[in-house]
Amino acid sequence: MSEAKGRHTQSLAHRVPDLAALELLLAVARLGSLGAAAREVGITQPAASSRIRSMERQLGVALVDRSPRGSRLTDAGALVTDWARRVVEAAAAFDAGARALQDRRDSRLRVAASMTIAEYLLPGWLLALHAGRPDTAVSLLAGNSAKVAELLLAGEADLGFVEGLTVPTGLDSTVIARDRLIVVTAPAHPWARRRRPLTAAELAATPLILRERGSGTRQVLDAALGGLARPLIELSSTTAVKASAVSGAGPSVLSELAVGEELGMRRLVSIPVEGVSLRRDLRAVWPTGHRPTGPARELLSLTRG
Amino acid sequence: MSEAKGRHTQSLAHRVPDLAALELLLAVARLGSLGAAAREVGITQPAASSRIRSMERQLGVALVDRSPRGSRLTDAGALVTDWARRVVEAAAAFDAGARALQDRRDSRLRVAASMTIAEYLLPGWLLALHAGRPDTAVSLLAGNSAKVAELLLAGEADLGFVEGLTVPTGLDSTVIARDRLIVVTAPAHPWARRRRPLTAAELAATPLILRERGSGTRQVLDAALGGLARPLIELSSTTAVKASAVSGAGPSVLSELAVGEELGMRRLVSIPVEGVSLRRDLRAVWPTGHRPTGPARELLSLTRG
DNA sequence: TGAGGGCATAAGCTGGTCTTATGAGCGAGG
DNA sequence: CCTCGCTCATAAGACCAGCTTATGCCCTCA
Repeated sequence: MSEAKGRHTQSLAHRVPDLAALELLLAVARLGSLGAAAREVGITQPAASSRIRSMERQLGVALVDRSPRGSRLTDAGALVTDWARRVVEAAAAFDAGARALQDRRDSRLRVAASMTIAEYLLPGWLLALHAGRPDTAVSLLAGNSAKVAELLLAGEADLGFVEGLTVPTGLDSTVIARDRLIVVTAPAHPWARRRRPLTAAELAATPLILRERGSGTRQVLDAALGGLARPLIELSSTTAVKASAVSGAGPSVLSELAVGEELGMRRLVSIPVEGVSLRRDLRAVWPTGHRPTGPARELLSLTRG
Repeated sequence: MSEAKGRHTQSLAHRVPDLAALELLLAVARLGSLGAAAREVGITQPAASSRIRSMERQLGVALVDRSPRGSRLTDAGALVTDWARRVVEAAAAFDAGARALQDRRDSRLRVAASMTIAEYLLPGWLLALHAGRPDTAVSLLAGNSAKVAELLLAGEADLGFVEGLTVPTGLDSTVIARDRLIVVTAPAHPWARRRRPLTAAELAATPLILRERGSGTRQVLDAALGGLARPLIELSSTTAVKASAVSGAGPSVLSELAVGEELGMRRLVSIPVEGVSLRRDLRAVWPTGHRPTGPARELLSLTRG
């Protein structure tokens, strides 16, 4: 089924300028001059000139108006630049996350986080931290709640993040955000056309695409439904569950963190439910008594609205 | 001030694998084999092997466990893959938008949209449309409400999208979403520490970073405040306004569409306001009587929740 | 035990992108 | 009025990353 994507369509990488080109474009937009932008990104002016030109050729659109006293974006260029900014921001988040995965050695701040938080929230926090304290090296260990607790109690992590119903013993915590599980289906599913909210009973009676028992998400759902959730398929990663739901295999229940983009792009739609509370707390945790200090405190303060 | 970013830090492009590598990684994750992934992205197995290996070297983390019967992601690899997926999705949105900018000629569907909608929503819709109808060529023209109306009435566009208080005469419309303007400041601003919502009077009395008069956003704000909004600075693009607000120049009022990511990364914080309605409708529009048909109807149906 | 899938290594080619060197347009100031 | 300083464009050559083809080894399954 995912075969069906036309093979004549060349891969994205061939149609989208590379990151260096996009960064250059952002620099041109900000500085108003090819030469200045070139300087900022550390290349020569002719290289910048040629890169922008080839980007324009690739996209088939004029991006900048050149003049003897500078360059300004065209209307299309402004639009392209805004789209480019998103790509660069996603890349920056990737970079922040990747750096945290590797440093592990001399890091000043060692963070342990649940998968969901590591996946969706932590890169943003790391970027913010980096903006404020550029020299704070952070290392990241991801695992379930038990693993996070273990690392903290063994002194191998300074600050943890978990999402679940209970706080592991031996840890103090503070709620940093609330997450909500939502029922989602592919847009073609009959539920997407319902007028009325789903009832708890209907939800409990319907086989769902779910994470395995023991995952934070499943725990919350089981508790909310009184242990009754019926699996249609059980998968071991949020990503696999999403992919399955998007492909129309059936309804699923997922964290709103996980499906934000899919909802925006209408690959999934959210189905209102009544009579069930699918909220859960996201918490920062640390060993009882050892309040976070230094970089840990810094990071913690970034996570609170 | 943006000078301060250490120059020793090489550009993102040097630290983040390129799109082709990220797509390859996603394919490996999905297919469970380097060779199969190589085939899917149209390169040979040794090339894939080498690319993944150099990505691991670059990131300093093992991403896949190779075995004689396939390759599976490591824990770190799974995390990296999820972050990579976001970059690729942003690139796909970029691509969808860029294609619409260029096609202009033989397009089956010609869309005219306000800047805000073209910037934040349309790429997602185009991706969804492309998923359902891969062969629909779309062209995009961006402009303000008046321009959109003009294009529609001249028969140069089939479907329009505007955000504003009024529907241009001669057009029928349907509300596809509601947008909300929110007051934002840099996290360091005193307002970010307030306990109580801002009052309308306080907002009206404070000089704000704003778009120029005549922009959709400014219109709504002026109307909500009774024409009283005081500009601290007036800028001509949403992006410039955001950048200025992020840098701490002062409070601003922006569409929640525009600041979603900044809020998530805590570069900006949202300040609650009471006593003002800053909602506005986003509408699809078309010439009176000419209900959208064909691809236009298709696209329209994607935009409604 | 041989076939087939998996991955790694080596050698050579190719193409894109950088650099340096240069030229030409426009504006501000002596 | 001319020259300096900024802008961008072009040309020629060097360089390097990544590809392909050609192998080889390992493991599993029939």
